[in-house]
Amino acid sequence: MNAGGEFGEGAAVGVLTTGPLDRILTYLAPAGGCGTGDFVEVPLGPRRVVGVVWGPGEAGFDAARLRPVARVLDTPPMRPELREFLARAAAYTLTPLPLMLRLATRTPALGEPPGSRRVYRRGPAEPARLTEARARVLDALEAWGGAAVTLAELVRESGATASVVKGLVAQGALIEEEAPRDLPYPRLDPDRPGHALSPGQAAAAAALRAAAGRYSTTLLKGVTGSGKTEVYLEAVAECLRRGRQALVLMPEIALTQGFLARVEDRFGARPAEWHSGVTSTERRRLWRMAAEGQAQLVVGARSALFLPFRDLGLVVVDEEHDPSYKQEDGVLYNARDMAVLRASLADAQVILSSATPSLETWANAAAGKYARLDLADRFGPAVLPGMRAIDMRAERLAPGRWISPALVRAVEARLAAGEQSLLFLNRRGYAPVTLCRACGHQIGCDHCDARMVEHRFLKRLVCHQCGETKPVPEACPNCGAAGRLAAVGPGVERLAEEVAALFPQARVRVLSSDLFGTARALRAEIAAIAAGEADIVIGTQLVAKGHNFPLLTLVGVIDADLGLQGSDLRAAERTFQLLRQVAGRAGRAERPGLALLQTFQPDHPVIRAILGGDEEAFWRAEAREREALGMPPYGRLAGVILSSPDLQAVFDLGNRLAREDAALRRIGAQVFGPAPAPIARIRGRHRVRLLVKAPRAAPLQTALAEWTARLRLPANLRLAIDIDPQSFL
DNA sequence: CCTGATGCCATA
DNA sequence: ATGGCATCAGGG
Repeated sequence: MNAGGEFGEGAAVGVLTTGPLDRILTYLAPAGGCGTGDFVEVPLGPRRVVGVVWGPGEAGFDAARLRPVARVLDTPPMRPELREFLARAAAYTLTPLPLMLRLATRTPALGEPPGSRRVYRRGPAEPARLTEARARVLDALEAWGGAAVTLAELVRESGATASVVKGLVAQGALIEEEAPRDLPYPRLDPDRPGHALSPGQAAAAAALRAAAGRYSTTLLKGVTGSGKTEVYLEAVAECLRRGRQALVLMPEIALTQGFLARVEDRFGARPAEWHSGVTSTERRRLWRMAAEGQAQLVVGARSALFLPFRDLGLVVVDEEHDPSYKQEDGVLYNARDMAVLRASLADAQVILSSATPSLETWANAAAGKYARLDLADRFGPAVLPGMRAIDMRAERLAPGRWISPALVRAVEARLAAGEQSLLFLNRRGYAPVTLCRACGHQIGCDHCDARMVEHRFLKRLVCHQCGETKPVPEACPNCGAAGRLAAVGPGVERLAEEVAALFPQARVRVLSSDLFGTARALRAEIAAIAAGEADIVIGTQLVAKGHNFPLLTLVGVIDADLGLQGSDLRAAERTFQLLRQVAGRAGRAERPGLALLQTFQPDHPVIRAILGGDEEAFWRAEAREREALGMPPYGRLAGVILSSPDLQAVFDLGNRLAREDAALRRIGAQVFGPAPAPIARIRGRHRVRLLVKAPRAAPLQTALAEWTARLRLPANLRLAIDIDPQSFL
């Protein structure tokens, strides 16, 4: 497949490996030669590693020590655009290039010749009796446009059982045969009629179509239910018409299911799906098809950014503000920013979609760097809910009670009307703190520094940072006093207890990520709620994601102040986004909704901005604040995380780094810390973080590299650099 | 990230 | 002398 290339047998070639060495290594081209971009296998010490030919070899290297490339893999070469992307992303995030290459080669059996598997296609005979199930199978087959299909796909697409398929084979209506793996995906048809678009949607879709075909970034902003998905699907359609490939990034796998169905509805077939949950066979297939240009549309998690697209024409980042786009361990990168980088190198269009954009994106749009489209009118009859604060300073609450009388009355009214209420509290478990009333000790995790959260449902204490659990002790582990441990503060489980006491006749459902083992169980629960099988829903963060509950008309936010306090740079922004989205849950269908926010600070600018409905005022105020502090996006931040089992050693090194800051002062940057990192201990390793704040135009990466390079790390002390850190607590 | 080489010590 | 283990450099 890749016979030849610019390097003949025996020529010195430079290979970037996925091994640990942060250098381009020189090898001899194998028999038959090789070319830049070829995937190869090379010997490294006693092992063999995968690599990519990056260019000519290093001329001065001792020729006697050169070893030949073991083999050229049977896969399309890596395109210059992806090589450039990896190099630029590595330089930006200060990640060793081999680690970056690993993200782009996380595919099983990359170099193996494709195996074969059993597939089905249409046979000459007609089925004896065309039952409904049989018809569905033949229809599903039709959708592939004559291509052969596996049994699993046929069953999934048709909804019929395997025995129906076998029956059709027996009759000669289907032919069963062995075929190579890595079959193409069913073709998507961009010219199928789409949904009727509202005038606002149609105008936005037209603007996106007009920008297609070259690099540009557009913020697509619209409240929940305004139909952003329909609009960007029109941009996908335009991309497909031009024969290019599209990528839609989603922050969570759970959200892709609904999206897959909408794509099928719009384009007549499902897109390719890429995330940690897909099988290795499917990953291999998708990787190949992306490289060959056969995967027209890929829906995936952030790692899909590293797929070897043949001609990427569009990247959509759905819910662009979502914090899960930031990879927080291993290679530290922000998928939203990397999407913009890759698209600019591929000359592709970018759409950042959100109801509540990040301040970075908002500011880029305000500065004219990004285009901005606002979807103002909601699709359908629903309107945004009314919003009011409940001033908790004026409410009378018994100890251990969290639902104010005003909120109780509102829920009662919904119960009487047969409508649903949602009580939102972003705290999982029963109680966030277990406190000894004898000595004041708070039970913490033995491995991390986090306090352990009581989960009465599991009858255990759980660490939300590392997942460690232990039984709730009888006596205080600190002073030994028995029976004096008290659960302090509310979690959703405790709230459920209070709801059961207040509204004994109501049907209550709790929606919390740890109560559902599988995504399927969670989907089933969401469907049950949407179908009206609950009167009161109690939920965490989960409910802020885009689900539609038509009977829901009241949202009560138990603690709107959560996240407002503390020193987190993005606390205000996060709270704003979350409350906006939760409030968007109410009244999506024909009934108008009401959102009530319980707060002790009704005059806080964030609460006022949410209640006032003037979003732009919120962003302008937040932007002014950040600008005055020189904080992102008006200045730059980087974290340096040091970790070691030895707490003293890690602080000592941190202090030394902080003192020897000449390289940073030269660019006008400041160092803060060392301080315990947001997660102060992971798997027995203590972590401290230094924060570096630099002016916007300063060469931050160069200075950081210089600052940390000459440091030689003691054994088992590790250093990681986090450009644009996201978490501060 | 692995591995093999090196060196220091404890032991026979 | 010899084996065990910890530290370190090299890998093309």
